[in-house]
Formats: sequence, C-alpha cells, structure tokens
Amino acid sequence: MQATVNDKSTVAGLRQRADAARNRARILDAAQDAFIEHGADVPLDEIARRAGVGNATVYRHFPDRRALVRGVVLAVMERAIGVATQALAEEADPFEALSRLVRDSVNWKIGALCPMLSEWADLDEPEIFATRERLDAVVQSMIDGAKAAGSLRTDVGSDDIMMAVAQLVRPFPGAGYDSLQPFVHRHLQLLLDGLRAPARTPLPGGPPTLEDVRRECILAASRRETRQ
Amino acid sequence: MQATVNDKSTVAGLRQRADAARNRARILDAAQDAFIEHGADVPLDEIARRAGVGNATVYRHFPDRRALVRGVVLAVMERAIGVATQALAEEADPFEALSRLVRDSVNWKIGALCPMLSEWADLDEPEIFATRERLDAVVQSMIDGAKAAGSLRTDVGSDDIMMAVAQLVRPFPGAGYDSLQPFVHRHLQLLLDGLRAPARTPLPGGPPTLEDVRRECILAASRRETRQ
Amino acid sequence: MQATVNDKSTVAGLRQRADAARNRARILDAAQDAFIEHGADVPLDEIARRAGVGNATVYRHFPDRRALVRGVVLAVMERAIGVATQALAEEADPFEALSRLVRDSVNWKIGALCPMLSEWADLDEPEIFATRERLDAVVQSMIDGAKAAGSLRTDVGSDDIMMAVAQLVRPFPGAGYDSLQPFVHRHLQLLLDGLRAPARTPLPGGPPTLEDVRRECILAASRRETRQ
Amino acid sequence: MQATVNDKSTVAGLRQRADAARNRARILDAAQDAFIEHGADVPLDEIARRAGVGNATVYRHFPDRRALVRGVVLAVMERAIGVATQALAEEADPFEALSRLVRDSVNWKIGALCPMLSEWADLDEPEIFATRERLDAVVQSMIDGAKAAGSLRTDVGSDDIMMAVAQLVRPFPGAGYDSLQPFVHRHLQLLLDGLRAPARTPLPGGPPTLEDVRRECILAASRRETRQ
DNA sequence: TATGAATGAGGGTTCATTCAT
DNA sequence: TATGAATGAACCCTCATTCAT
Repeated sequence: MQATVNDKSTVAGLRQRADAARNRARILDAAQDAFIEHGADVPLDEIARRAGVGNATVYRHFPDRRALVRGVVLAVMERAIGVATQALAEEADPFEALSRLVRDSVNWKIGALCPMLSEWADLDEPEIFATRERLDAVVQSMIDGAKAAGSLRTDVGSDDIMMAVAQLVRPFPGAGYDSLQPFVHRHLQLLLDGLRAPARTPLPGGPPTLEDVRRECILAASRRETRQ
Repeated sequence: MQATVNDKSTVAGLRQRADAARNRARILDAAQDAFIEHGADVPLDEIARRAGVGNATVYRHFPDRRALVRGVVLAVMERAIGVATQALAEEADPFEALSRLVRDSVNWKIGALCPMLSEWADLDEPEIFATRERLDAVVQSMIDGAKAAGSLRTDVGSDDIMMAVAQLVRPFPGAGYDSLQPFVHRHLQLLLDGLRAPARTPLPGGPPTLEDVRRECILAASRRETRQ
Repeated sequence: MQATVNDKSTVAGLRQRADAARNRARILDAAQDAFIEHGADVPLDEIARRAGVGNATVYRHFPDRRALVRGVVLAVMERAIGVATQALAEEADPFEALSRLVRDSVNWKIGALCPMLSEWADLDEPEIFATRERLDAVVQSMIDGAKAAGSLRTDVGSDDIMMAVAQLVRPFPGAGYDSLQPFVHRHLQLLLDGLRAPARTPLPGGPPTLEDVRRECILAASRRETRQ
Repeated sequence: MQATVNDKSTVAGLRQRADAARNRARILDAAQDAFIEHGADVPLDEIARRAGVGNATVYRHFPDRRALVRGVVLAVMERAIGVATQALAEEADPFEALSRLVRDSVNWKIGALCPMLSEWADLDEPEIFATRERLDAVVQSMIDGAKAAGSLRTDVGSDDIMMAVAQLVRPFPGAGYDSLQPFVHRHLQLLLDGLRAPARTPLPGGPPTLEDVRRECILAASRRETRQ
C-alpha cells in the first residue's frame, strides 16, 4: 500500500537501496508527527533531526517542502482508506461505520492532513487527486448506506462531513495535537448527533464540495495578489 | 465599548492624536484578519503592510507580538459580548439567542480568538481575564436558560460550544476567511442540531474548560523545550 | 563661559527664550553623562529621556549626533581649561600643577572627551580647533615650566601627556565610568611617576601630536573604503 | 596551542572539514580586529564581511556573540601566555622580561581583550577562568622576580599592569589599530619607567584585581536596568 | 517652540536551499 | 549516496531622523 507513495523511488521498477528506503520511511514518519505538532511550517532541519538523518538527505528524498507534504498526505489518506474500508466491512449499520471512521479520525491522524489544507499542498496533483477519489468513494458508500437506512439526514454531502471533521480535529495553531484531547471526542460526537436523521432543522444552501472551497481559495489568492 | 480596549491610549485621560488613534484601529483590524488567515505567527511586517503603515508604527502601538495579540483578543471578546447581550435581550427563546450568537460568529469573527490559544496570549492577564469572565457570564446565562427550557442538551458546557464554534469558523490556512462560506453555515447548523435536547447519544468525558486546553498546550510546549 | 558654546543659540545676539536655554543645558548634561556611561553610540532617545524632553527637542537644539557631540566636547574642554588655569595659578610647582590637572581629570570628566576620539567628532571644526588650542596652550605652559624646573622629563610633548591621560581614563566599552575607579588613580600616578625627570629610559621616536593621530585615522579610513 | 581553543571543533576527535576549519580561523581573526577597532558591539555582519564569509556562517561556528567573544578572548590569552613564557625563559632580568611582554603587547594584540570587560564575556566560564589563571601565573612570576630583584616597585599588582597596558594600547574608536603607532610605544615606555623601583610616589589605594572591575561593571549594568 | 508619532534602514538571528566532501 | 557546511533572504526589533499637531 505504501508502495504507491513514491516520489523518486521505484522509478521504472528500479529497486532502491534498502537503507535509502528505510531513511525515506523515517523521514515521512518524522514529518507526519512534526506537521501535526508544529504545523506545516515546521523547520525541515527539525524533521531531519527527528528522523536522525542529515538535512540534505531530506532534500534527496523530497526536493522541497511541497513534495514532503505530498508524501505525508498520501500516506495519511491511504491509512484513512484502510480504516474506512475495514469499518464498512465489519459494521452492519452504515451509520455506525461512519461514526467509527469519524471517532477514529484522531487515531489515524487525520490531523496530518492539516498541511493538505495549507498553501503547501496541491490537491490537483494526479496522485493526490486519485487517492482522494478513492477515499471519497468509500466514505460516500457509507453515507449512501446510512441515508438509505434512514439513520443519516439526507441533506448532507460527503465533503460536508469530511470538512467538518477535519476542522474539528485540527489542532490550534502552535498548540500541538494534544491540545485537542479534552474536546475533540465531544465535538465529534456533537457532530454525529447533528448528522442523525431526522434532521432537526434544514441546512442552508446545498451540499458543496471541496472544489467549491478551492475555487474560493483561488479567488482569494488572486484578490490578494491584486491588492499588492 | 471599544474604549476599554486600550494599551497606551487614553492613559490618565491623555487624549491621543487623531491620526494615531486611526492607525491603532487600522493595525488592530489588519492584525485580526491576518491572525485569522495565517495564525498567530504571521509576520508583523505583513500586518503593517495590510494596515498601510510602516512596521515600526506597529511596534510603537504594540511593543511586541504579545501586546498585539492582547489587543485583538480583547477587541474580539468585546464584540462577542455585545452580540451576545443583544441576542439575549431580543430573543425570547434562549436557544434561539444561542443560535443567533453561533450563526453570527462568522460576522463577529470569533476566529480571531485563535491566538488566544497560542503561546502569545496570557489568559491570566487581568483585563483579558476579566473580559473573558464577562463573556462567559453572558454565554452561560444563555446556556442555563436554554437548558432550563429543555431545548439544549444538558451535558455540554459553555467552553464546549465556544471551542467547537471557533474550530468550525476557522479558515483554512493561507486561504482567507471567504473560503469558509460554502460550508461554515451548514457546519454551524449541524452543530446546533447536535446541541438540541434531547441528546441523541451521551458525550464522552465531562465538560472541559479552556483552562484544560491551555494546560495541554503548556505541557506540550514544555515537552518540546525538554526534547531540545 | 558656556556662552561660547552655541550651536543655533545667540545667533546675531538674538536672546533665546529662557526655557529654551534651560532645555539646551539639560540636554548637554544628559548627553555628557550618557556618552560617558554608554559611549558615543548611545540612543538619542535615551538622552532625551534623561533630559526630560521630547526627542524632537534634542533635534531642534542639535540637528544631529555630531552637533551634540560637538557641544559636549566644547563644554568639557572649557571645564578643563578652567581647571588647568586655576591649578597653574595656585600651585607654585608647575609639575604639581600638571599632577593636579591629571589627577583631577576624572572629576572634570575628561572621559566625556571620548566621543572626541570617535567618528562623531570633527576636530578640524573651527570652534573645536580654537578651544583645543587654548587648552593646549595652558597645558603647554605647565609643561614648559616643569621642564625648566627640572621636574619633568624633557622628551615628552603636551599631546603625549594628554593622549595618555585620555586613554587611561577611558571607560571600558559598555562598562561605564565607574568601572575605572579601582584602577584609574593608580594608573595616572604611574604615568606621573614615569614623567618625572630624570627620564629612566629614552622614549622611542619624537613627540608626536594629535595631528599625527588624525593623519593615521584618515589613512586607515581611506584604506577601509578601498577594501570595500 | 591554538588547538585548545575549540568550540565545536574536534569534539571527541571528530575531525572537521578543512574548509570549515579555515573559515573558523578567518572568522576569529576578523572578529579580533573588529573588536579592537570598534569594540565588542561591532556588527557581526561586519565581521562576516571581513572574514569573507556569509553572516550565517559566523552563526554556524559561534551560535551567538558571547561564543565569538569567548573564542577571541581565549585565543588572545593563549598568545599572551606564549609570548610571556618565552620572554621569561629567554631574558635573564625579570624586569626586562616584563618590559618585553609589555612592549610586545601591541603585536600580540592585548587590545582584543577589551570585550572581556564587556557584558559579552563570562569570566567565570571554566575554560576562560583556567586560561586566565595560567596567564596570571606567568605574569605574576615575572613580577615577583622583578620585585625580588629590586627593579620593580613593590606596590603594584599584576592586574594593575595588565589593565594599564590594555588601556594604553586600545585604539581610538573607529580609528583602527594603526592610529596608535605614533604614541603607543612612548606611552608604554612611560608606564615602564613609572613601574621602576624605587617608586617615586606611593600609589593610592591597594592593588585591585580584574574582579573589582567586573564588580563595578555589573553594578553599573544593574543600576542601568533599575533606572529603566 | 515643543512634542508625540511615523518611518526606513540596519542589526541579530533563523531557515530553506545549495554546495562540496 | 549521505552529510556537514555555506549562504541569502526573511523576520523581529531598534533607532536616527522627519513630520504633523
């Protein structure tokens, strides 16, 4: 599964040296934790230090911060797909499967998706896009099942839910992941209760998608450029 | 009301110059938006640029980042108190008052409270503390009324709600406030639906407070220092 | 005596306002102490603070740091001339008069001449030059008398002595004037003992003058420019 | 001998790269001259420029100004120890050995010890302390010998002499080392003549030590803090 | 005139990135 | 390939100087 996450490795099936592969994995792990704890702006030297390699080694594996963010984001989404797939397979009630995914989001470290929402990720990059489609697909099947079973309100979309979860499990800036612990499971539960059918009040507007957000971001960015 | 938010201004009744007052307000506004969009670590030069003043002018009004954070946090809380007080006075149903406060949070920019949870804020500073008590008091009276009226679930606390709202209306990093528009009102409505009595499922743990979060943040920071 | 020390004041005999004159004196006093304690690079705002005036008032009286340095240097030299003249008049033995001037140099704050030796003073400026000539004259008469009396070695010049004194009473950088107290009077006494006739060993070279130093400084500066 | 002066180099026998060692030496040399010419507050960028390296390279070798001051002070003291030891070994007359050390002080650049008296040096740091003890020991043995031989006045201490020498060979601020040439050897000779036995006049007070100066400096600094 | 306010330039320091071993 | 070293740009903050009241 990790094998699909490659930057320079396994180009044309070229097997990379064992120690190089090990370094790559250690860098990704270190980066994931560092992103969660310090945000996407953490010094790369800090990541190198955590991984126990020289800073230039980080650059060999990931030419810049974007590439590193990309690697981490792909790894996290793969993990999420795994969790969701398993939940869907093991839970009879689709709403329960969704709940499990949401509640578990702290454990599979959806928080490491933070940089995905920062300026450092390119959501349109093909592999990111494809992986996100696969994640969406499994979440969507949960949602469809739960709506059909009458346990999930029908006016929400898959991105509605994923975005709300991502917001709620996002650590406060400069605070680190632990700062969420006292609240996050309560917040997620409030959200799940709000998602239950029947809907207590209608939601304003229609279900938007991540693309809508991206459009806004791009607009905002261009406005910012103009201002300068 | 804003008059209580002063750092160097109106000390001992000394009227400050009109242009200085104007600059101070512009800096606060710029800082508020910049904190929301980029977090508490945004370069002060960026804030100066947005405010249309030289960087040293920022330092004249606010001797360091802490002072600037303090000014923004105080201003936001004052605004929130105003909104909440008015809602409480005008709405017959206390849950409706709470809903109005929550829905309006995008307008009074609760997101600017983010830096309050960073290392740059001192929640124990007297004026901050007093203002927070006043805000808590009015929110708490909403909550108490709504619980008494049987419209709000009884297992939530005031900080539960404020924190969840703050998370949901926080813009994506580097994205700007507008990026939330497609989602934010839906998310807030989902939250409000989840807050309705009767509670559909129990919340895990007991209602925590901002202090619990602060404690975690400080612990994390000290752990970070230790590691180095 | 102070009346000769003027920058913009008493232009064409125009009497300045009493409060302006008072401010000017306070600024000079504050600058003198600040220069002694912190060196010629002390912030002008600090001087304004000590003088109890606004910073712009300093600029009104002294358009830039050079002018302020000039004012202080002139005042100190005037004081030195006074001390020397009096010593010459009161002491029968000219070497004793010289000793008194040297020993007293700490009191009349020759240390405030520090900035004269920094990049901030222009020794060729007419009034500075003239005042220095007057000081040299009185010192020279002491020296001539002492040499004639056979108590001062004959191979020293007036600038030899003044420079050595200035060096010995110069506070250590960043240290302030008090740091000298434990040593300075011993050092000055060692110097005076070394000046006694008969000379125990000949001095290398001939007696140089301040101008020789200036020539070296200018050469060094031009070399520095070239290097860049 | 220089080998004992290391900060990061040769830790646990780890050989550092040749170019890094070269840079380190060039930075130390440049810093030494810059300290002599401009004092301990000279911009580090200026030092980097003189050394022909980027400013960040200075920071790599010396994490802050204190470390750089420490490196320079250690190097100078080592050099002084070398000169003094050799003089003591080669000169039969101990006063002559002392004279040679004093006259040579311009060459071994005792002036670079200035920052030792600023806020940037920590005289209690173990290696500094130990090196100073070694320097004191050799100077003291000169002095003891010369006193015993009846050629040095008995009321002076080792720090008396070293401090006076340091003062006399200190270049004028902004002037560069060369500006001293016309005077410095004459001043040093005057001092040596004043040091000869028998003493022509008694010295005021008792022989103080560097520690006395440090105490004054620290007191002055604290007073300065208090005033603010 | 005296003053508080504004500002641009510069110094200290960190960090992403490139280079040389 | 992996690494320590080097560097320039950016940020925070201070200060000399100018401006507006």
